[in-house]
Amino acid sequence: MITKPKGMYDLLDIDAKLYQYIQNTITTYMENYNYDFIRTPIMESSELFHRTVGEETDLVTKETYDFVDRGNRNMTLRPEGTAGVVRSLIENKLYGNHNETIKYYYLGTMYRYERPQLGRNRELTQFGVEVFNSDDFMSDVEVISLGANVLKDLGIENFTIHINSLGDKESRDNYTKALKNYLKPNIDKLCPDCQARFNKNPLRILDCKVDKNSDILKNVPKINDYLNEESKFRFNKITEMLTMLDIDYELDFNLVRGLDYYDYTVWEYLTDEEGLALGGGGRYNGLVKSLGGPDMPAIGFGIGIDRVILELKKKLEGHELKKNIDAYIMCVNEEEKIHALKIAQDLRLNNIMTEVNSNNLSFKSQFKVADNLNAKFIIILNSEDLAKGLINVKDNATKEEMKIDENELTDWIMGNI
RNA sequence: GCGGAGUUGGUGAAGUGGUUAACACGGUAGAUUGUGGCUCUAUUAUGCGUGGGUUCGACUCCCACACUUCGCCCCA
Repeated sequence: MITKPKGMYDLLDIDAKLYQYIQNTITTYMENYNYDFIRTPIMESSELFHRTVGEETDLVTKETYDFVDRGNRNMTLRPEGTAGVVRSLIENKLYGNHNETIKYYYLGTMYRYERPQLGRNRELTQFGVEVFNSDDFMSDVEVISLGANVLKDLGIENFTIHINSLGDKESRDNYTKALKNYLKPNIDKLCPDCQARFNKNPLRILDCKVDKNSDILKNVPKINDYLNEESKFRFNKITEMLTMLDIDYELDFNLVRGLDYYDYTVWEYLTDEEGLALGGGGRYNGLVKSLGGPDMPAIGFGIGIDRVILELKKKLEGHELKKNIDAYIMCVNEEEKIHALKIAQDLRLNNIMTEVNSNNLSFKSQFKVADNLNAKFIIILNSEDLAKGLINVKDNATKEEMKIDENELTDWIMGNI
């Protein structure tokens, strides 16, 4: 038997239903917020991710699906959504010649070569938005609240927004310097991972689970104290506006996020019980320019749909998702089958959810199938009635049976569902 | 990439080195209900993740691999 590759999965049953529900909700939301849908390729030149996500981040150094194609090109399956959208923005000159804020959203699969766990697969689906050409706190607030509102609207209540500001490059550099100076004398008291981070990505030491409660990390300098006036003003304005919009959040000065391109505002949507991240985002004002585009500010987030599905499934535990069709057509002999096909097509073309016995089931089994599908009406064809141009319809709730003229059946059902 | 746990039918699962892999749900066929939903009867894995090995004999012991799951790293 051929089995699925590690970390891949089939989207089935309830998961598939929830996925479609999420997709529909998102589509509606994005229209209301006036975002355009964009789909970028699942694979890009490897170089794109090296230049955006960061040369040193693990996501790029050891967690991508890389391969050389038949033309000897280095390709990478996208590990995240932002890089492709930014590349497309530049390549297609989507910034054009207007001053408006440019707003896109995407929904698609990403690929990361890592060890699978619950809520973490090698193929994952992300929904994300990217907003370009606005450096105002207005867009920060819009994007942060948009993500929270979508999650809430989908039915997820138990999450908290963790938010922080990394400030501009200058503030961030100053802070990194101060942090390293503070940690240097005590570095050997931290865990081995942190010692490695010290040179590679010192900000991530703040995130460490092992040393979280050590005195060293408790008294670590706070990035907030190193923000310059402009960065500080922006951050305060954003939190103020979130409060005004009734969006709850938690200041988290240890939140730094992994990708290199973030500056200023960064945030995550964390579930309350396990602290599993549903999504996260940040501002990345330098990225467009560094990829050869105009000097254009940008901000965005990504939300892991698979994790959203996981959360929604917890709520559904115990509940069965039942089918609810409008009509089930029972038939046994050839003549009845012919009528069944005709009636089924007619009903379906009139938006009536219809199923028809297509499996030579016994009379009894057909009733069972109709029950399992929760059919509102059961259309029981029999040759005798058909000869008189009549259709036998049973209301499955009242068990009442009636004979309807063949030509009026569709109208009758439409009037009674 | 590192470490731990697991893998029995459509589903939940029990089980032992030795003919027929328990039980329950579900499925199918039939009986009885005026055309089903209750009840009853029969039937439903030549198969115990895959491939090797040990053995007279393995689902049960050993090895490898695959997949799942938990933790680390990292991240959504």
